[in-house]
Amino acid sequence: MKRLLIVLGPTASGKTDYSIELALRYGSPVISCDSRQIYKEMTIGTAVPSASQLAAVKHYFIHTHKVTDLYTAGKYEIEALDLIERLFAQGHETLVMAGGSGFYIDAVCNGLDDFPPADLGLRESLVRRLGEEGVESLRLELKSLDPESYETIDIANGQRVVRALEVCLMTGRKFSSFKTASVRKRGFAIEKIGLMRPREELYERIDRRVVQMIDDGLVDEVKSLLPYREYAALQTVGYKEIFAYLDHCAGKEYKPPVSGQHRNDGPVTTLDRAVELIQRNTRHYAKRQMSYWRRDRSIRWISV
RNA sequence: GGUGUCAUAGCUCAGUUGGUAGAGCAAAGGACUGAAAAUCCUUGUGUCCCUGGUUCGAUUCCCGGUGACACCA
Repeated sequence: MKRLLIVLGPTASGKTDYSIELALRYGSPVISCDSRQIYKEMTIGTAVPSASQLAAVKHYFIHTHKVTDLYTAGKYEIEALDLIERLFAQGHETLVMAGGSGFYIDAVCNGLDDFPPADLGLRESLVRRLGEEGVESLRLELKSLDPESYETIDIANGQRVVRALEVCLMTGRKFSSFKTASVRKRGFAIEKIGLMRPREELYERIDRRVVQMIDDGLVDEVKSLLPYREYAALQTVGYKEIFAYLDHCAGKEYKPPVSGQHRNDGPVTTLDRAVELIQRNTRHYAKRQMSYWRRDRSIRWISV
């Protein structure tokens, strides 16, 4: 049976090097599974593989989409499965996938239920209402349209409430009615390999990598993306913090975040402060990744 | 050398008119079905610097010590 090897692990754990080694061994390309490296305009801050690494092994889903496109796990499921089928058809026995986006990996392995994709206009108006009226108002509306979802989803999470409400309003059906939580059968075997390191070591690697990104010119990269800062692609660790720093340099007044309990870090007055925040937020991200995968019993963990 | 101020959670600091204490940040744990590097939830016992005194009881008041800072010589 054909086999898909998935290399996963928290950010900065060493997935890139490991996956290239595996790919060379099996004569496979690397299918990237990373929700940010997919964007053309983002390179330094997302730690894409180096030019020589990209030259050594063919990579898919790196720098393939524009930041102005809304890319999603649903699209990835379709596009990645399509690619995987084609590559198997070409004769590959083993394919290597690598990345840190757990939700995307699950979409490929188990499949998403048949929820409709987002309607951008509707979402925009719901997000505006979320800002103006607060979650309570949207929550109550969801409660009347779909009490089951109201009971099961995280009702404190504005994004979740917006999505559930969006689906109800778009389709006239309950959000909960789409959810079957069924696992799609794939026509190939899946093996997940998780890369782990002692936490302290991982955090040191993160800290060093952030400093390296600054040396490599992260600030200029972010500057060139200023016009796109409102797009989902740019809601990303390493970019948000530099935007805040650039705002301060441009003399713009600091606006504290409005949504819910969101952390208020205050203005970013120096580059050093931006670096600190990126390091911290990357640690938080790594922690969330680990907690996401901890319950997945199908992962074989290896120390690197 | 003298005088004064300060010493409380990993950090910055509140506070207890004497009944052993709590915020922010850090940190840790968790959730997750088309924004997922996003978004959201939960978690605070620490020789209250050390010795001695007063007191039923001291982190709190008093004596002394140590350290930091400020001012005066």
